[in-house]
Parts: sequence; C-alpha cells; structure tokens
Amino acid sequence: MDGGTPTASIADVAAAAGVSRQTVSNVLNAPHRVREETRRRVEAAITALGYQPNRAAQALRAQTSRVIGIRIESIQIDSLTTVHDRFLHALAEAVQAIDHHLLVFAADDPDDEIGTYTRLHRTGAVDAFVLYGIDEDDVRPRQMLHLGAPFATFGRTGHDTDHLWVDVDDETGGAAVAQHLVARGHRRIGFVGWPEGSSVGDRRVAGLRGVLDKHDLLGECAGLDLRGQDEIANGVTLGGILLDRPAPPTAVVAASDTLAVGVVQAARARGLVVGRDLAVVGFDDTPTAGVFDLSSVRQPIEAVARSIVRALQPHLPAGGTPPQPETEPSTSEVFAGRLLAPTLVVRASSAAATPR
Amino acid sequence: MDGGTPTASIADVAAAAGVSRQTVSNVLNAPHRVREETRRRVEAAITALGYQPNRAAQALRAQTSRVIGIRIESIQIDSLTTVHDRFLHALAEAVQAIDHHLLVFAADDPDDEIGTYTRLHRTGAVDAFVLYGIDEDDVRPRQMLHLGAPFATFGRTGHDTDHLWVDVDDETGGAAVAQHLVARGHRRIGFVGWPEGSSVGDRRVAGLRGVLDKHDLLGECAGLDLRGQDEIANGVTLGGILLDRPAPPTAVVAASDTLAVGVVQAARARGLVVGRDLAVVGFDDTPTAGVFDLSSVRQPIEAVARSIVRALQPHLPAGGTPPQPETEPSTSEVFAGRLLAPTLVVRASSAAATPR
DNA sequence: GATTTCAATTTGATCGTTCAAATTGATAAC
DNA sequence: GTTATCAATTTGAACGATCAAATTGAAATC
Repeated sequence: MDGGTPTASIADVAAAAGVSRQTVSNVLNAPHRVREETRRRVEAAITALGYQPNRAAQALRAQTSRVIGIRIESIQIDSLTTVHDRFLHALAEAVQAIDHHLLVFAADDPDDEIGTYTRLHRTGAVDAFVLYGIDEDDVRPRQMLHLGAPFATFGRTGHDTDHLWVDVDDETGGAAVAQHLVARGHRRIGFVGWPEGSSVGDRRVAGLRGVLDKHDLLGECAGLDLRGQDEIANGVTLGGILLDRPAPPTAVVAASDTLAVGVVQAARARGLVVGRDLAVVGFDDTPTAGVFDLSSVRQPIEAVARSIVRALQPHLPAGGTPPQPETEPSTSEVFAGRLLAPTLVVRASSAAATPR
Repeated sequence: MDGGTPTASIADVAAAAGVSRQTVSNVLNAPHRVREETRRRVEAAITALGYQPNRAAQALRAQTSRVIGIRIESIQIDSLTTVHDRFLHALAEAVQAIDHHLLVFAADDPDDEIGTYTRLHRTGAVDAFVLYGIDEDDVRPRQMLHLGAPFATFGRTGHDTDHLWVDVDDETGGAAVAQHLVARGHRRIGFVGWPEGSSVGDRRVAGLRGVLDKHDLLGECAGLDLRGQDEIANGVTLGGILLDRPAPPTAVVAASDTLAVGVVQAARARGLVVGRDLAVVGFDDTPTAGVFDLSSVRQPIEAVARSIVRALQPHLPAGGTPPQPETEPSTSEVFAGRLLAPTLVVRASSAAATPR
C-alpha cells in the first residue's frame, strides 16, 4: 500500500518521446513553440506514462504553492454550521477552478491564529488566505494586512474596508422578507432575533425595519421585536411571548432558521397552523427549513466563494492563470468589497395574512 | 498587500551566522553534529530572520509533501453535518500534531472522485488520504488499494478489511443505551431508526437488541421498532405511532438526535413530559441534544481522528517523524482496524421508568 | 557560396533543502 | 615529527520544473 506507482517525471517523458525536458515543458506551457508532429509525440508519451507535473517542483521554481488556506473553527453556532459547510465546499470548488488547492487548519488559541497564518505564509505552504465569520470590530483584517499575505474575507468589519471582502447583503435580505410579507397583506410583523451587536443580525432587522417604515408600519409593529441567543428553545419562548400579546403579529420573521423552528413550535403549541394562521420566515435556508416547509432567505454562498476567489486572483503570485470566464455580472471595476444579494425562498410557511 | 515580508532562506541564515547552508540545516535536523557555540549563533540568526524552512523545497528534496488529503461532500445528512464538522476539525489538529497539513477537495462526480485522488497523489501534492462515510459495500477502499496511495478510513465495509480503518463501535453504543434504560427500570423500549441497510443504524439496533435479549425483553419490545429517513418530521410521526400504541414504550431510543427531537415533539404534543413520563435517548450528541437536554451517545470523533493519523503514520513517506507520544491506551499491536467505544451522555431526558 | 533570418529544440542555471562525500583542523598515537 | 583518528564544518549533487540563453538546421537573401 505504501509504494504505489512510481510517478513519472518530465525527464521520463522526454526520454520516452526522444526530446529534451524543455520541449516537454513547452508542450504543456507554450504549445505554439513546438512543431505539430513533435507535440503529438510528446503528448502520446505523457498519456502513456500518466505524467503529471510535480507540484512541489513547480512551487519551488515558481515561488508559489497555488494553495489557499482557510482556518476552520471548532465550535460553530448551530445554525451557522450548515452555512460554514456549504461555504467550505463551495470554496474548494472555486479554488480548484483556478488550479489551486485548499488547505484547512485549526488554530483555536487566538494568539496562535495569527502565528499560524504567518507560519503557513513564511514556509511558502500557502499563497493566500480566506477568513470568514468577520464581525463588526474584528481585528484580524488589520493583523493580516500587517502580515503581508494576500487575503480576502467573507464578511466585513465596520471600519477598515481597505482589504478584499465579499459579504451577503443582509439588509436587502431583511427588506425582501418585509416586502414579501407586506405584499401578502401582513401589517403586524414581529421579529425574533439575536441580541444587538451581531452585525449580521442587526443588518437583517435594519432591512426589515426600513421597509416597515416605508409602509408606515413601524407603529403597528412596535414592541414586536424580541431578542435571544440562537437556540430553538429561545424561538419557542420569544415566539410564545409574541403570540400571547393582545394584538399578536400575523407574521414573525426570525433571524435564523433555528429561531424560526422554535417560533413554529410555539405556534403549534397554541393550535395555530403555520402558513394559514401565522406566517413565519427564517434565514439561511438550512435543510431544516426544507423539512419544516419554512420560507427562508438563502445566502448565495456559492457565489460568495466564487467572488472571493475572483477577488483574490489578481493578488496571487501565480498571476499567470488566465482570469476565469465570467459567469456572473461583469466586475471589471476595481475591487474593494462587494455585496451579494440573498434570495428569499418562498415555501408554505409564509402565507397571506388572514384575520384571527 | 501582495508583497509581504521577503521570506528568508537557509542561505540568508547561513550568511548571517557566518556558516554554510548545511550547518544551518544540521542545527535544525541533527543538532548533535553541531558545536554548542555554533548552534547558538545559528539559532540566533534563525530567530532574527524569522527563518522557516520552505515547504516546497523540503517536499521536492524528501519526495513527500507532508500533506494529508480528504474529500468533502456537498450535501450531508442534516444530523451528520455536526459529526462531519467535528471530524474535520479534529483531523486538522491530529494532522498538525505530526507536522503535516490537511488538504480538502471537492469531487462530487463519482467518476471524478477516484481521478482526483490519483491526480493529487501523482502530482505529489498529497501523501495519504482519509476517507469517511464508508458504508457496508463501499467500493472505494478497493479502488484506493489499487491506486497505491496510503489511506485510512473512518468507517468500514462489510467485506474487505485489509486496509487501515477506524470506526466507532456503534453496537457498544446501542448496548450502553439499552443497559442504561434497563437499569432505570424500563422494560418496553421502543426504537426509531433509519431504514435497514445503513450499517451504522443497523449496528446501533443490534447492540440495543442484544441487551434486550439478554434481559428477555425482546418479547415485550416486539413491534416497537419503526424506521424512516433521518428527518425531524419522521421522528414526530414514528414517535407518535409508538406513543399511541395500547401499550406504549416508556423509553424510546432514536438512531439520531434529529429523530430524537421529533420523538420529543411527539411526546410533548401528547402532554407527556420527557424525562418524567417518557425517556428519550438519541445518538451523536449534537448541539441540539444539549439544547433539548437530551441524553445522547457521543461519538469519540477526536479519538477517531487521532487514531486514524496514528494508523497512517508508519505508512507515510515522511517516516522520520517520531511516533507521537501515546495519550490513549497503548496500541503497539499491528494495525488492521480498530473500534473505539462511544460514551453515553446522560441528561434529563432519560429518567427512570414511571408507570403511566 | 557565404551570410542573414528564423523556427525548433537543447543546454545551463535556478528555486531551497538535505544527503553523501570531501575538507579542515585539532588532538592522540606511535 | 609524521601519521592515524575524529569531530566540526563545507562542498557537490540531486529532487523536478521552467526561464533565459545557446545551439541547430533549414530556408531566404545577396
């Protein structure tokens, strides 16, 4: 099991095709320099030997590992786990599309974190980093700028935005939910969210309230905004409080699917049918949302991953790679940061308002 | 942002310390060959320049990348997401402990999967692989053996076990749950599990039934074994069916926390208090289990990760690394495969049996 | 026919590290 | 005083790829 097929080197291919190393290299990297007939002969030898250029040799010569690094955390907030998973997978795909590899590493000790970035960069193991879970007053972007390694973040801080970042426009997401509910006739719209201070949560409410304000509904919705940690149990409690009000909301927006599921339970416990007596909308479109037939705001995680890689690309040492063909709206503009709009996935839980 | 601190090479250190390249190398790799005073001088230069040996150069020279590869999947079963996450993180840590890196890659097309393994191995990017989610009749271990790259699996097939594998002893887990419940006076113990054919699920029931049989309870528990896909909704439905029986179980074991949560909901909907009127036990000890105060069988994921790395170590090209000091029970025995016992985390949901 | 031109191909050198062999310099042995 | 012994250190070579410069050979120019 240990041995395996001895890997062919460029010299083996050259010998097999009766040419020199450099000609083989040219066939792969500058085919126009090689005569048609020679090219075919070399290509045949490459196929026959199953030759693949050695990554370490390329890295040493080109002074670039073609590796992107990302730190993974040990414990995530329950509802974010699925976002994290999708992101990691999407990032792996995006990175592979430009012939790079994705290296993950653990660095739980906060002191260790920046040290690990430094080490990975200094040893040439990693060309650039992706950071996620950036919040309002995160110090890491600044530290990274000081380190000098190229990096991009999923999420942005409140202040310094002089680095590459991509984020989901949570405000737009919140607004979309509000518009959807208002269009369906809801006027008393409640909110069950996270405690203030989480930038993501705060933006979601902001978007929501913006639309409510536009429709002059803030008055009617006053006092219908409750907060708690991201746990199902809190959704049950807070949702229950809202529903027990003298004038309960006809729709409840939750900052996460986790909280939304709790609200659904609270409604059921009161004999209400979600999607008929009460509209509930969550965020993140987790698998759970599908199971509960819950309308939810889906993050464009895959697009975020691609966008991050695209932002990073001009800063990678391996500049030679041709910029991948654009599938999404052209962004030839200079890149500082970029917001991607989420999409509201409408399911049965967000029906029209019916008087109770 | 692109430049960064120019990384020092061994030649820079040598020049700074007034010695040759090789002496610097010796200070790091064979200190006994170097005179005390020289060693100190070189070490000072290393610190001053922040020198870190270049990974690509080492890889090229030693013909080993010191990288372990693992494929990540796009969509996981909800309840397994958290196990997957824990495993990835634990693996990253275990791998770092032996001075290796962890490379993740996506390969969703099944044809592509083995091709990707081959490519990563042939290019020298990855020394060895870790595969997980192996089930009964998985063909991948056989394919990997043919590939020739060292690998170890989390999970085992039914047949060929002539490769390195580590698995959780799910049968023991099921048995532990049964023993716990029987000890607390339960006699009618129901089971809500996955459809037959999933090796993990089947082993969990097997362990359970073994203990029930030993206590002559199989008769009393007849017909209390229901199956469905791993969704909360199925837990609700199946749990409901069990609780509506003329002689309902006093305890329900679920194959996952997801199903267990469904059972809890079904119980509550019937006015039963879980932990008093009904005992419920799940599997995997997800964050959800904690929130619901649910007893659950915790997988020793971190131990699995360490064990996998330890199994892999003698097969890694970088054989020079000293075998890490053993924290767990010594396993100097020859390694074919290894089962690790899970632990039952007892919470409020699994109280003693009370007559209804 | 000698010289220029140019495409096709080869040789030399390098990236940073480490193994193997060679060199240096001191002390011990005879 | 020459030689053997040995520790400490240095030089040479190699891992595999690719850039830059050199070489080859044939066709075009005068």
